[in-house]
Amino acid sequence: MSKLTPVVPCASCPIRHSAVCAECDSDELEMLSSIKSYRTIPAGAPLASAGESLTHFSSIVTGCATMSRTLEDGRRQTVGLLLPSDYIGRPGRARAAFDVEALSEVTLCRFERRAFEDLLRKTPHVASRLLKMTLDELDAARDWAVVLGRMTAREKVATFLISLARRQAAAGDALAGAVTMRLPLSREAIADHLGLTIETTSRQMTALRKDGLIEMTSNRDIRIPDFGALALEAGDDGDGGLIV
Amino acid sequence: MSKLTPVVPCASCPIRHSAVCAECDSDELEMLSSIKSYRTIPAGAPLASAGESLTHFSSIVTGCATMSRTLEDGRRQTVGLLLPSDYIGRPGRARAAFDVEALSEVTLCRFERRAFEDLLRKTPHVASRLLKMTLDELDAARDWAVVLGRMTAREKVATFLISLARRQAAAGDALAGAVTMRLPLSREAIADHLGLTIETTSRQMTALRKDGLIEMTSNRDIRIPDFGALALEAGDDGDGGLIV
DNA sequence: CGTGTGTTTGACTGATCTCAACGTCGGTGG
DNA sequence: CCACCGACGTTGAGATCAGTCAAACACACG
Repeated sequence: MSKLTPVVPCASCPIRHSAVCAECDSDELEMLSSIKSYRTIPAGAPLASAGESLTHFSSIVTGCATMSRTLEDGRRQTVGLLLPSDYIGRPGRARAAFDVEALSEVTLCRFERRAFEDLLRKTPHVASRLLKMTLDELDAARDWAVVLGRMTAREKVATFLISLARRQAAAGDALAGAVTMRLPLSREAIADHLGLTIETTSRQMTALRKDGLIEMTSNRDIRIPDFGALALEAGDDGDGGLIV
Repeated sequence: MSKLTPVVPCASCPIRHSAVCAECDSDELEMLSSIKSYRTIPAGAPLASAGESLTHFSSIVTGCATMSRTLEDGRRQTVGLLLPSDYIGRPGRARAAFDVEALSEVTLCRFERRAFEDLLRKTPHVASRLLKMTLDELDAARDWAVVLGRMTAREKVATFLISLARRQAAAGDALAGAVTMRLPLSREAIADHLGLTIETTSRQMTALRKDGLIEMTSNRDIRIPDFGALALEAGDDGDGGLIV
C-alpha cells in the first residue's frame, strides 16, 4: 500500500523552510536526518484511521490529503486539508483522532513517535516551531467554524476556492488579478469539506461560473478571472483575518 | 472596566493543575509568580477584540467567556467556549484573532506578552504544557467542525448540553445517571455557538424537554435525568472521540 | 405599574437536501 | 475502431428543515 522511498538530504527538501524543521540549524538537521524515513502513499489510500494506532509523526513533503470524521450513519465532515509541510500525528498520543486519506500520491517524511518525542525535548527549535504551527492550525480551524456555521452555500464555495488559491500560491503572493489552479479534491470531497451535499456544491459552482466569477476548462481546472471579485463573494473584504 | 485583583499564591490556585503552569515545579512557579498579575472583568465586558492589540497572555482562573467572530452583516459565530484553565492570547502575536467576551465575571491570571515569551524559552515545562493544551484545543475545534457542518439542530443542541455537562463535571467523572447544571450562556450565545438562530435553539430545547430528555427549572437551570439517553440524541454512542 | 430584555411560540418562507435522471469522460474489451 | 461500462458530475422536481417575521409571554427593575 505504501512504499519506502530513498531519503533525500534536508538541504534540498521542498518543505525545508516551512515544516517542523524550519527553525533548525545544521546540527539539529543532522539529528533529524538520522531518524527520518520517507514513505510514498498512492492516491486514495489511508494515511491514518480514527481510533487506530499511529506509530509515526509525519510531515507531508508532496501531495495532498484530507483529515475527516465519518458519523455512524455515513455523514462525513472534513476537518482539515493537508498540504506540503502540514503534519499528521501528535506527540504524546498513540492513536489517531481522525481519518486521514491521500487525495493525490503523497510523500511523507516520518519520525517514529517515541524518537520524535525525545527530539522535542532535545531540540527546542523543533518544539517552538511545532507550537507555532499548531497555533496557526488552531486559528485556521476556528476560522473554518465561521464558514461552516454561518455562511451560505455560495459563500462556502467561494471561500473554499479563495482559500485554496491562497494556499497554493507561493507564500506572500498578492493574488490580485487572474489565477489558475487545479482542484486536488473531487466534488464529493469539496462537499464534505464545506458541510454541503455534492449536488449543492455542483450547483453553486455552476452559478459562480454563470456569473463569470470562475471559468472551468475541466471539472478540476479552475480559472479565477478576477480574484478580488470572487473574494468579495466569499465575504472577504480584504482586511484579512477571515480566510484560512 | 476591569480591576486589578490581589495576587493569590499558585499553591492555592484553583487551576494550578490544569493551566499552562500544570507541569511546573516549585522553582518554575516562583518564576511565574514574580511576573503574574490578576485582573477581574465584569460579566459582558470584552477581554479582547479581533484585530486589536493584546498586551497579555491570560489564563481564566474563574468564570466563563466566549471567543467569537462577527461578520460585517452581523452574523456571529462562536468558535470557542473558555472555561477555567483555558488561555487567551498567543505567544509571538500582538493582535487578537477573535473577540473574547466575559459571560460571567471572569478572573484572569495574566503575563505581559514579552515576559511570557521569555518564560517559554526558559521553562520547558510551560512550553510543553502549552503545546499539549493547544493540541487538545485543536482536536476540540476539529470535533466541533463536525457538529457545525453535519449535525441537525436537535443533535447540535443535545451535543452542546452533553459537552457542557462533561466540561463542568470534575475531570474524569463518569456522568452516567442524572446531572444538574446551570447554563453560563444565554439562548443567543448558545445559538451563536451552534450556528443556529435563537428561535431554532429555543424550539429544540422545548422539544428535548417535551421528550423528557431534559428538565428546566428556569431558563438557565437544566437537569438531565438520563445522561446516556441525551448522549444518544447527540449521536454519541459512548465509544468516545466525538464529543469535545 | 409600566418598561425593557430575554425567551417562547406561531405562521410562513426559502435555502438546502433528497431522490432521480441524464451527461461526460476515460478505460476496456470485443 | 467503436461500443460498453463505471465513476464522476450536472441538472431537475419536490420535500424538508431551519430561517424570518411577528406576536405573546416572563421576569427583573425602576
